[in-house]
Amino acid sequence: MKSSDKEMANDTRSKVLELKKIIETKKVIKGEVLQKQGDLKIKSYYVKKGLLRSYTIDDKGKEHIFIFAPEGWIVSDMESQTKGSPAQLFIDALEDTELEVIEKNILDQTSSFTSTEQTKAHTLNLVNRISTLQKRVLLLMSASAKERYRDFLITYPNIIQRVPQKMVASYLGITPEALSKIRGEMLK
Amino acid sequence: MKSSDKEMANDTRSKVLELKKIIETKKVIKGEVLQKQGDLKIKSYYVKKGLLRSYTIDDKGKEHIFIFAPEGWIVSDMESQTKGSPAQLFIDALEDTELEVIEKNILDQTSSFTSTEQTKAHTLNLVNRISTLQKRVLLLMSASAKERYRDFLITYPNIIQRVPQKMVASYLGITPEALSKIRGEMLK
DNA sequence: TGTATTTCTTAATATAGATTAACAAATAAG
DNA sequence: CTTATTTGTTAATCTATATTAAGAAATACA
Repeated sequence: MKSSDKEMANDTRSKVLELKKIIETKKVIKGEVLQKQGDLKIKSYYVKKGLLRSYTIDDKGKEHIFIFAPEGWIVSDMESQTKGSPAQLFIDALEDTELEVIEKNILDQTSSFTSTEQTKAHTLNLVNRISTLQKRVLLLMSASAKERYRDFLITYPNIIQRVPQKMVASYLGITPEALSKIRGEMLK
Repeated sequence: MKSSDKEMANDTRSKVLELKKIIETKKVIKGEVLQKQGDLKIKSYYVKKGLLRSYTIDDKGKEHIFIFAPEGWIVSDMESQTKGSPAQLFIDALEDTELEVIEKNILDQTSSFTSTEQTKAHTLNLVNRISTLQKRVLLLMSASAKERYRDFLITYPNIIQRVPQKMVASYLGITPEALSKIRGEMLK
């Protein structure tokens, strides 16, 4: 399912990019922080090469990864950007990454749409996000950690080799210890 | 946050409705099922009055409520409708409900957009859904059942009186017994 | 290359929430 | 109105995952 999303992202890439009047290409190195919780000038990022993630830090100081964004993906704190409220998410680079900065928020972007195709491409993009999130909510509500890990392996086959296990755990909503145990059990 | 979404929904209502060439208004009684898992002809529903819900049933036969949709909300199994795949969600009426049936899927709707305002209204609608889901994912990953219940009370202040407690539990991803216990603790 | 730091594993213990069960309260139905 | 059904409560027990801790392995760093 994520693989199909990725194809979508690639399909629609050119159309999505068309509308960014001001395209700033940027290179960031591993570990570089693009956005902090509380930031006010919020941008979106299109990943050309590399890997970004967005995450929150809760009251107990624990990180929770919201998404991994490999090549072809867009990371954005959509709620904050649309409402003009402070960023809820951190965004940083898990690998050296080449990206394009999208300054305009998505609502303002609609004003520059010149074709139905553009509108459709953007809508498809949003619908894909909703689909992904819907699936994630349902999994979080109904599946065990092991089931969610199995789903993760299928959905993001290429991410597992690129990030430390503790980040996969953080994405799944479990501790690194729990994930280690699950992996141990799955080997048998 | 949900209250602001609701305002949004009301704000954009007229614009959203503008594009439905074929508007079928329908009344359903409490308990009536509008969509079953596996259905192929998938529609969306705009709630004029009453209350709908969408939910899944997992392998163990357990229900998980995905959303409550009171007045001004749209319920749709967006992924299935967009991809043309079978419905993942059940949709039924928790109260006698007056609704409008939206036949076209959202991508086809974009073709009929005649103004930037319409595009913007629809985009805002999608962004609001994403915001709501983002918040839900982060809560499911990082907050205890009690914290999620507290959030629910604030976010959906009007739903609590309209649905049985076991459905609130199902929305929160916990058992009715666990919710009962939490409520007991919160009274002190 | 060698040392420091981070990540992973394993195990013991703790805990939130699930399960089961039995009953009370509320609601629906005849 | 009366009974049947659904919903909510309480409590005992069970289980998945968290927490803590310590050592091993891998990675980054100097």
